[in-house]
Amino acid sequence: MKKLLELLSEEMGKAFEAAGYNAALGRVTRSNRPDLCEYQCNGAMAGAKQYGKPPIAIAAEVAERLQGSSVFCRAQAVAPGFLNLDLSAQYLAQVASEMRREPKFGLEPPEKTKKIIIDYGGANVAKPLHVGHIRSAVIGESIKRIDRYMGHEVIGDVHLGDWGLQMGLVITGVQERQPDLVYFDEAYQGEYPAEAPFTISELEEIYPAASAKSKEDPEYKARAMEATFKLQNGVRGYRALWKHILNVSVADLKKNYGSLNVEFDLWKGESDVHDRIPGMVAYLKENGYAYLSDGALVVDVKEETDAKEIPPCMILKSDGASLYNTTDLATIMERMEVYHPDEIAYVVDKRQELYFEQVFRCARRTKLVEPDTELKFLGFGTMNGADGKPFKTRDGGVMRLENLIQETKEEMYRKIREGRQMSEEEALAVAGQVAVSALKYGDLSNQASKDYVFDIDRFTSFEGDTGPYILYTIVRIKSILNKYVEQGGRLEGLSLQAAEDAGQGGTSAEKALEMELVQFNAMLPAAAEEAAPHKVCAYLYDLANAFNHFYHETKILGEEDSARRESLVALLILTRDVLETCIDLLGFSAPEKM
RNA sequence: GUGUCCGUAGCUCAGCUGGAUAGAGCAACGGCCUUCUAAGCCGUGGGUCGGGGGUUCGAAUCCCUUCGGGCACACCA
Repeated sequence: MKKLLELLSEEMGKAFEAAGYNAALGRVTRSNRPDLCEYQCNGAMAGAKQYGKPPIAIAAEVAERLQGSSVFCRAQAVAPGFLNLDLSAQYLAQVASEMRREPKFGLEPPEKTKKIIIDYGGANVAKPLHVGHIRSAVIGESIKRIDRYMGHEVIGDVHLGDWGLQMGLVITGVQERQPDLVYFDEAYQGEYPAEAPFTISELEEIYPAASAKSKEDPEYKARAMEATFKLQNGVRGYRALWKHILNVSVADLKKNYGSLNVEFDLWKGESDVHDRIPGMVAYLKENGYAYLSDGALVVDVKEETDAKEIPPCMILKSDGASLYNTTDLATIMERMEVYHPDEIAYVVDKRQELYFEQVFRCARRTKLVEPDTELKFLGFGTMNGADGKPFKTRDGGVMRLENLIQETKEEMYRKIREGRQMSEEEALAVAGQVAVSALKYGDLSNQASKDYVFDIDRFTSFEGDTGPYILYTIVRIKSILNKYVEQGGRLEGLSLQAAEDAGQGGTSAEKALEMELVQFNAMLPAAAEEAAPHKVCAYLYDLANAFNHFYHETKILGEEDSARRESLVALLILTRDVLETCIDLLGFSAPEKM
């Protein structure tokens, strides 16, 4: 179904036309002076010069044509040439009713359904997720859900870092601790054990220790590089041990991402494209794209229009080793072959923008991507602490994501126990849901591309523009609906009546709520287009506010007129459904009680 | 140095396809629970939209300039 503002603009355009003016002047927007009117049109001022008439005269002529309109119950020309508009409550109820009937609340499908791969998460094998990983996971997950809801085919890929020197370090670390493991016996021909020789917590100790040691001890580093080399060249024992590292680590990653409702369709990694690299390098050389510069193999990516010189994209280091660019390009190649996506989007730290610009240009120039496949860089800003500097724990360390989530849950549990009567079991479950909403909403309500202050006390607060506030609003609605059903009410077959009048030309809370609701099908395409979950947050907050205001003014279950009571219940259901759809797009959910 | 992003209330942020008195939340202060969850609602105070210039009937929004800050700038990812 069409967006309300489009419908209103069409109606207004007709009036402009009937008065002898260009219909395009009839663009209607939400009023920025809600005390004066609900909607406004500024076309008379825009057209004043063109028609050589004072804007107020044009506005008056147009307003004249709108008298008796079934859409606007008031259209008034006001100095210097504004058209102040109020919507007919019947018309608004009609639009809202249509929204209730239509799938996805009247959201129109996109012109072209795209296949989109979203690369997000940024996890590395054998390294625990820390707070720095939260943004990519949370933002990427939300963009994935929004695009999917729009009707696109979306594939989320975690794209693991599972192949570099870090793996050699871990293997060397394991060998140091357990030198007699069968994996290191190169003469061994038999089957390797099915059980990993370490747990996830041991793995998490091994990596940082090995990494630190390699920085001080060149001999140790050489061993790690050799281990990396053996792994990448298919030495059996090393591959088998690597597989264990991968399995143990991925199981743990799934658990942690899962606690944030983050799910990937693909758990591909750098290792998956290893075998493609020689072929790709040969292709780049043979077609004259790549050349040697200071011993390294590079592809030029600069363009005439560049304001600043863009350095070439490096394919192989001067020692012949591959680097991140190499696997990223090979991954693009593989994705093109396997999925033929219309778009590949990378949700990564914005500091990598130049790097990705190089990779994208290189992929285009060397025809690794089809010309009509879009490569998108969705950079997010740094997460800072309350002091405005990059977020650290109190003792200056890096906080693990797991700990952050756990602490947030505990804080929520404490608050719930304080303020509500609930079984311990239920309180724990609710605390989990509320904690996730606090963390995710706190992150997503900021523009992704900007740096933001991660203030856990603010996010977990029960007051203000927070996830818990949104959940609370939903729980309130559910509570009323439950009571309605208990009292014998039915939730089906309800119809929406025109909202009650506020009198004095003001807008009733009920009407304001409907006005907010019907914006859904305009808000979502904008959020999808701009990859902007914060727009969903802003809408949620406005809608929750509109509801709470309405709730405060309106007795729902106490309403005597049964048709009107049913209409109010229908409005409640629609509000709940839209709110729950929106939080699902952000990647969290609401409990029944809180 | 070059490029790029940002500068809006005490703090954290919206608003930026130009429109009427620049909005929220937090913090401060004051109201509202015999009635559907007060984790709520209503209200008060608080702003040269970094500075300057320009375009326009009209600028936080567009252009130029200047100051301040973040970030990036081939053998890391």
